[in-house]
Amino acid sequence: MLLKDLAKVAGVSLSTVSRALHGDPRISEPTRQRIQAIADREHFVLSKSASALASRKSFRITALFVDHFNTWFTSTSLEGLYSVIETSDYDLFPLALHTPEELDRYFRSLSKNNNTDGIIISSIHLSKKHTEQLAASHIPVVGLDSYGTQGYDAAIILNNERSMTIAAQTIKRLGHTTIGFVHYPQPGLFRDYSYSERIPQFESICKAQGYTSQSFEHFTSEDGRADKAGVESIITRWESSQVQPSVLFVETDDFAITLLSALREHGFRVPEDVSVVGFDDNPVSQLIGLATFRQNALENAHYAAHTMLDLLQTSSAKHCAGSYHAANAPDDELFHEDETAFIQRRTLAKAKGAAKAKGVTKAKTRNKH
Amino acid sequence: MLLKDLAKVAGVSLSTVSRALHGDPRISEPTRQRIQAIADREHFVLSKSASALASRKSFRITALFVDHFNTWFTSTSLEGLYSVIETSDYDLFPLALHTPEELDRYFRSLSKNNNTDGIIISSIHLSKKHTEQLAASHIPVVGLDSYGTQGYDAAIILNNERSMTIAAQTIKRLGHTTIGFVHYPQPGLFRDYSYSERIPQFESICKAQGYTSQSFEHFTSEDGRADKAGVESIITRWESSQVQPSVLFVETDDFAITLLSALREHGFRVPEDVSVVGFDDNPVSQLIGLATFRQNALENAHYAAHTMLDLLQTSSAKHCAGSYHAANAPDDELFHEDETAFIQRRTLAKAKGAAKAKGVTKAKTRNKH
DNA sequence: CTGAAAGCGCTTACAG
DNA sequence: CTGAAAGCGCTTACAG
Repeated sequence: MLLKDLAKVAGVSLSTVSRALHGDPRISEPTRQRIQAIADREHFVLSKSASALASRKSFRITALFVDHFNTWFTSTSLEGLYSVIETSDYDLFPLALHTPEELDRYFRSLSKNNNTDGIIISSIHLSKKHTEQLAASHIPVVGLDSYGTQGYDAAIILNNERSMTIAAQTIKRLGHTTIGFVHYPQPGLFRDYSYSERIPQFESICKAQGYTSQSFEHFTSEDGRADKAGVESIITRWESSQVQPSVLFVETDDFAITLLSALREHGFRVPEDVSVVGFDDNPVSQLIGLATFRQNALENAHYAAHTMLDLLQTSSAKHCAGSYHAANAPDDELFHEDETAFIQRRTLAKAKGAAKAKGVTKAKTRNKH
Repeated sequence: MLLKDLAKVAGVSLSTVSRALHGDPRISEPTRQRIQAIADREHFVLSKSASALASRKSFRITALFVDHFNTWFTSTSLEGLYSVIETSDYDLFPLALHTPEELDRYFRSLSKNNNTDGIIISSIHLSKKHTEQLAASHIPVVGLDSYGTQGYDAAIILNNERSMTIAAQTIKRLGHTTIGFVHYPQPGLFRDYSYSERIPQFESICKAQGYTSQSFEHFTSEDGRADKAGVESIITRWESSQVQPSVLFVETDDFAITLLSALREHGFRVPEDVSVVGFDDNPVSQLIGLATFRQNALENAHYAAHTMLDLLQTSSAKHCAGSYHAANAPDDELFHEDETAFIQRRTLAKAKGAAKAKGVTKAKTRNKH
């Protein structure tokens, strides 16, 4: 059943059916209802390809990730984006890019590419070049967990600085004098993702609070693996470390949970032997008592999707975007800051001897079983 | 940049460029390479809408779920499907339907609907009507975690009967005389999803092993919620239960994990006061020591996606499907059975007094803190 | 308020 | 091996 068949049944022209189905106000209400009733009865569905081609839109919103879909953040974001976008005329099209080269190629092809009406980009750092390519494409771009506002028409940005300030203060108050930073090995060979901003920020805030370089140690998994083998290599390094930090600050809960579990398997008591702090407050963290920072991933995704739909409405006519571009309105209301909340749980405790000596003691005890 | 512009630059016709880009063997290799080089240099991308409309395909594969994307099974399946489909010419479109009415409407519109080339359906039970509608649509349909083979051109089916046999045997061997079945409240008001098959199977196998109806109790969350409030209502019922089963068999790990955590918060010791067994072996289960059954969700999704791409290749020409339809080849190699593995972990232990009295004792002790 | 017609950017018989 | 032309199923100025 095609539009023309519907037109025949309804005894009107093809144009009228198309207009009625789209709620064009030029079609009288009785006519509209009559046509809609026939369409419903026949279970008629417009061809997306044909509609898209004729209207010079794609009716697709791309959700760009540089991660796997079965991680907490990505699956939660996808769920949030989908639940909003499914209510619109657009389809959500998830896209995963695995290497910086793939990302470059994607951005380079954008301006010639009529295959997406909007892009929601998650968690990556856009280069100067990417920013230019996005601007040239005139495609609305919304950032989710973005690293800065540059290149976005709208963005949800975590207030990492505030979080890191709270983290540094809390850790100091608990008497920790040595701190380990555990980097989450982002899959896909990306280096400048949004998480990576947190650790340098945290370090500089700690320094402002009187910690010295000797108090810090960075831990990255040997082979860039985010799984059990990855945390094993980190534990090995931590054990043989000079500093042997009494608290480990991990970039994401996913990785902190794996690390926590492995530490316990190795016979370390958490937090007696070492404290662990994560970031995200994913549901598992709550179950296992991981101290962490809560980000509102689901609501942030809702916000991103709604903002995208708004931009698409604004720029509707002929994708004559540019007018609402980030460069023109840098501190627009479209840039939303998510203030994460610190969640103190049992994996974070006072440093040993903190009560009496205030510092110096290192957590070196250890119970192998 | 459009196909015609490329043709101008290359000094050939539009047809030749189109053929070259698709690797049509009629185009000479040197010509093909020359055209491809120009296309690469210009970062040319075909319009999917136009290609789709002209070729009467949609280049979309729909992944149909009746769940949220941020659950273990769905996000893992999506990851598995995507990683295979991204290597093809097709795009993966996730689709979530929330009510049986939405599902009906979707199936009804299928035959008139040229908006998808293939459908991968996850975890739901197809009615007779759905089966007919799918057959009439001539769209290849692959089942993932399917409830039966009916209506599918290919399917991955969990060997639930085998799993339930192992579960029943294990529970009996451990001396449990009372068993609770905890139903996972599937979101979206669906009643016949694949999980729901397991509990009746389990019950009938238990009966075959000598358990009576008085040994069983079914638990469903009061409000159909799968969250903490849901498990709270189940714990309340379990506490006031006549049977008060000494082992709770939960349909999915997601729900078992939430239940386990809540039981412990209430001061119940697991497994001393009550054993808990889940299903799925999701990564969290391993971390927290939940006894469960392992299903290979990621590999099953890979298999489903590959099978779909094969079907699409076979039926390529003009969607003249039907030749490979389930009805015609019921025990085809396209029906793949995943044998789940039982994973014994610490949440499942011997029933109290099982060693001496062999049964009868009920787990009624309880430590409130 | 409605219709006839051009056109969206490709693919693919058909002809050579 | 290559090209001219029809056509995929819609949308949307344009005309009335």
